[in-house]
Amino acid sequence: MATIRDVAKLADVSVSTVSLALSNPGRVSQKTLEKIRSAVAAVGYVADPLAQSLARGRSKMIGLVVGNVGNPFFGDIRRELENYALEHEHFVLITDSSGKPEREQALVEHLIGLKIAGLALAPSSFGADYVKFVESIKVPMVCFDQKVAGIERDFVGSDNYLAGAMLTEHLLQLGHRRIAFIAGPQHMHTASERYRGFMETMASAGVEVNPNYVVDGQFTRSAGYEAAMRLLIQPERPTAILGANNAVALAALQAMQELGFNCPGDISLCMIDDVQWSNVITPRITMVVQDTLKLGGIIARRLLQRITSSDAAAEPAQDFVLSPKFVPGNSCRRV
Amino acid sequence: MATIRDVAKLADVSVSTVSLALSNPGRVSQKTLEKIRSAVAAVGYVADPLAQSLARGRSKMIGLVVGNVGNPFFGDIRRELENYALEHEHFVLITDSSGKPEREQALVEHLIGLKIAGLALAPSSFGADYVKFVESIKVPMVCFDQKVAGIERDFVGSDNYLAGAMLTEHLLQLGHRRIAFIAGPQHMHTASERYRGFMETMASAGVEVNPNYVVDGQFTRSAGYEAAMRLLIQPERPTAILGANNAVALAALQAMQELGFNCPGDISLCMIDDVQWSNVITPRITMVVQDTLKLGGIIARRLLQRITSSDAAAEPAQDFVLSPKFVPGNSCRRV
DNA sequence: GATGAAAATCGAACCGGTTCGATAGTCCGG
DNA sequence: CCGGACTATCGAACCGGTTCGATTTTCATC
Repeated sequence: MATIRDVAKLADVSVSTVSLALSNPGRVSQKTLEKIRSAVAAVGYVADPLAQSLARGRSKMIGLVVGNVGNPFFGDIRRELENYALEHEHFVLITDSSGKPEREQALVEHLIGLKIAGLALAPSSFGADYVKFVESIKVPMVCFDQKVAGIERDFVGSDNYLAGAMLTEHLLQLGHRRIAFIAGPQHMHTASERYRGFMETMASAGVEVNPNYVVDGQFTRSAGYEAAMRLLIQPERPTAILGANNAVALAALQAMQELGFNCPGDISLCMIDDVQWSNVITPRITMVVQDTLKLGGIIARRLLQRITSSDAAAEPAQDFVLSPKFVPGNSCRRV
Repeated sequence: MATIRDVAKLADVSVSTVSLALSNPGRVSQKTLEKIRSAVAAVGYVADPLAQSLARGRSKMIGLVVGNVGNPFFGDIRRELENYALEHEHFVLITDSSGKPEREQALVEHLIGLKIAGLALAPSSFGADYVKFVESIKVPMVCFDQKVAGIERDFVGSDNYLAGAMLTEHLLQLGHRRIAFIAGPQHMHTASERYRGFMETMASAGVEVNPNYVVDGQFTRSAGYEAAMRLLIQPERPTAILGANNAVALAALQAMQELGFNCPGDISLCMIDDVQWSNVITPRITMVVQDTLKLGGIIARRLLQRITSSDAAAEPAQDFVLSPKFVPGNSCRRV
């Protein structure tokens, strides 16, 4: 591998001039610039990014830390960030915390050790210690998906209250009153907001919520399955189930199918967030989806702003909250 | 951030002794080791991985390059690799080529610039130029999923011929003769092997394959959809469809649903490779799945062998081919 | 107590760049 | 023709470690 000194020797200039010419072509004379350019081409010089990062104290890499790269929700976000970063000569490193806060922390520290230029983080935890940890991150960053109280950082996400409210209203309009809700972990902002959207919409409609109809599905498939089962074995069954995310709703569908219930004949079902292949699932689930493409675009632009412009870097933290979209299916019937 | 010189000063030894003590504690005296250890603790020293990589010429990072991190097939592989790497103090960087060879190449070069210790690559292309590119990679590496002819590197994957043959045999045993095959891009090893498995099994059963029944689905949802439509509008329709991967098979299911065909009543369907949530898709598709967990384990172990042991690094390239597993559903009926 | 080998430690060079203050050269107005 | 202001280039220090040959220390042996 050719080094900058090889270039300098061949172009008969000093190493510092080569470095200067390459990073700021306007500040050297036309003649030397050409000499250097042809020398670069001759020896096939490519700067060592590691050495550059060490000397500069920062690299051209952007860290993306998510809880589950397999989740299609992150797919668009990742893609948008990658494309946008590429346009700005940056390079995205994806890491997966498997939703474990301690691993997330280790990953973030590793990335910072790599002197990343910026960080896009989907927080996996909450609480004072966690906030302290995130706030200790000095690198330009954008949080997304999960809004964590107390973190003074840019945040990009969806209006989860609205998401819960929209589906609740939809079920109410169809005449449902016995509506069950499979909730997520309440310490998560998305989960508690969706829950609040459900409860408040029910309340404003003057419909009382049967406490047995609110079960905890932890946003996971297995807990959602158990929660759904608890709903289905009640003597006075709900006529509709609202799943706070895709995993618990589909787990509920599975439970219904296994017990022999027909959806929407016996019980209606709707959910927040899409899954891959949702349109070959029978019935097509009525859902509210996030505009992941747009979310990804905002995350990407905001992060690169903060990275490339010192003005933007100094701006106070800002929240970007998008409205989710209603996608009708045929999993909810009028009663 | 404390540097190694701070430690050296505090412990009253030279920088080189500190470095030696930290990387090889056995080669310094007990007394100095303790002095250094307490100095490290006192200043909170953590070695800068970037500086280490630069000096050593290699880092503790492992690159994982795939075509689509969202594909659940990669999920288990990634997880296995991450866990195993973590046990050996390595750290996985995931990158996504979106299936584009030129981006894959750029990513690989970037990773090599980062002086990664090893590379797990799911090849996205083929042909002489591509082989030359991959062979030019000097870093310890393991290829997986797609076997590329001409590449002399460890390969981990499944027996795709068997996968195609198993499902074909299954359909034949159920009495089907008019069996259609939605193929993948024939230049891909997985696709051509699955196709071969289909054709040869049909041939050995003495069943002629109607050329109109073999269509190209490109392994993608959109092409698979079109291909399925072409099958379904034929006057003499097939009684069963075998999808060469999950995307084309589910696209076929969608097409069938849209046209009003019942599966398996009118047409049976089976596929190679699972998808998330396949058990809430109606009907449950009969399929052959890869043992992704095991694949991931082999990839991880093999790669770390080559990284950590110079003996293993010198071994010739080896193929690890696993048998896929039959998973019955209820999408195929006896005729 | 001298001798020699092994063990412990050190100094300097190096990895491959960046950056900044200093120096040399150029151009212009007075 | 001289002083001043730029412009172009350079040298050296630095980023934060590793590594290897050289030097010093230790210790057993004679």
